[in-house]
Amino acid sequence: MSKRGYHHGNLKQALVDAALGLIETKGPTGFTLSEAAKNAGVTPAAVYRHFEGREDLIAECARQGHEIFADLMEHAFNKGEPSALAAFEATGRAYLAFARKFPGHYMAMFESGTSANATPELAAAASKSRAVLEHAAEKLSEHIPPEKRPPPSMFSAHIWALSHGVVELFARGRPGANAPFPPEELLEAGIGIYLRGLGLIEPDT
Amino acid sequence: MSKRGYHHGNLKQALVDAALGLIETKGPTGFTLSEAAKNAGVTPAAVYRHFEGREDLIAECARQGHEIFADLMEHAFNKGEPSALAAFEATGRAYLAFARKFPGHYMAMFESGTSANATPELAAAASKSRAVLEHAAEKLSEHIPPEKRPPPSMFSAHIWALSHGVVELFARGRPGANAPFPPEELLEAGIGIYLRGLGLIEPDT
DNA sequence: TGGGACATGTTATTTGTTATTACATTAGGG
DNA sequence: CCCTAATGTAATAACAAATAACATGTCCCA
Repeated sequence: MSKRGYHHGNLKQALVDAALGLIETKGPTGFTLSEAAKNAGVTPAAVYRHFEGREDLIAECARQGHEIFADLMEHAFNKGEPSALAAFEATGRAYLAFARKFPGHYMAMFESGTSANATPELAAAASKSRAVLEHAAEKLSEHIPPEKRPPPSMFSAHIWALSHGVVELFARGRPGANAPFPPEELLEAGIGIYLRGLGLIEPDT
Repeated sequence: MSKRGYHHGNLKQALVDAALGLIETKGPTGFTLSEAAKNAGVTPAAVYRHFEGREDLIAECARQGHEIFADLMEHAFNKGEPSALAAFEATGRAYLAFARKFPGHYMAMFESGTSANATPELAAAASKSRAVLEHAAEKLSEHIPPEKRPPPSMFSAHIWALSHGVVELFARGRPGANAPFPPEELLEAGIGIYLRGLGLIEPDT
């Protein structure tokens, strides 16, 4: 298996890894199939033995990202222990940690311009990772008085949107000036204020 | 000026408009300089008389977007009348309205993959539009008890992040499933909860 | 053991895009 | 009225995506 001859051994994953590296440094736009192939040590045409084409390769990167993402958040949520609130906040921190630790995956997932329905596998992985956050929100929702409780899916959508916005706008060199605050601090404060608005945190903390 | 002969008359803006149309339908990734030139009725090489290249054309689209964006938000803010709170919420709605009404501009501004520092003109326009939102947040901040008042720049960063996240994740066909709520409703509710967390809205509304 | 069948990688080719260079045309002011 | 600068075209090179035809390694099974 180690003769390193004509056959690569595990080219598919090697191509995904090469693609992730390129996406991380040059963005999903700058990424080219040919360069990924070269970095993996094969000719561009070999890629088509494992992927439909460029889009399909990016979709596989995104899919793997969603798998890791869901696992990380599930672990952070820790079945709702020690408390629904603590578990929820840990989940929020895990979101940002994922974006920091796996930038290539994150970009492939949310900045690639490819729709989440590119492949059925990707769609499945995406909805799985979404379910984790929604579950955390649902658990925490039970602590809100029913008459002022938003639907859990809206709750989780708010947190997701805020987290994603922080990543996109302030955890990179994107807009006008750079981050006035560390993204972690920004997100944690934002979630804190939001949860206070729902009556889940006492007003004097 | 209407001879429609060899000279186009106002090719630069025609190219920008063509580019915006393409970005809107095919995304900033799918946009090609050649197609924009064809849609404007000239050969690809003519583009280089007005722009450095593809990136520069996108940057000009983004710059014009920031100008419109800043004007819209400034107008919505309406100098803080009739109240700081109402003006702020109007500004938030204007954000989403802009994203809806000028999708090509919005994508060029925030999804093009090109840094906001691509050109000095773009950087200037971007910081101008940021200043509008920050000003609105600053005005509203004065109504928060000083001891629990976050820095206005953090305040505005939260709103911006939430708005941007809603646009990216729920105002398009991006993630797993599509929007469970109308984006406008989602954003308005989110901002409402957030402002309640800051004590700017009474808890019983 | 050895011969296919299949998986995997390469070479060559087609098409489309970006970018550059040299050339052509028009408009407008001394 | 013609000279010059601005503006558009033609031709071309370099690179990427995708596809087809070809080559080679792997492995099953009689």
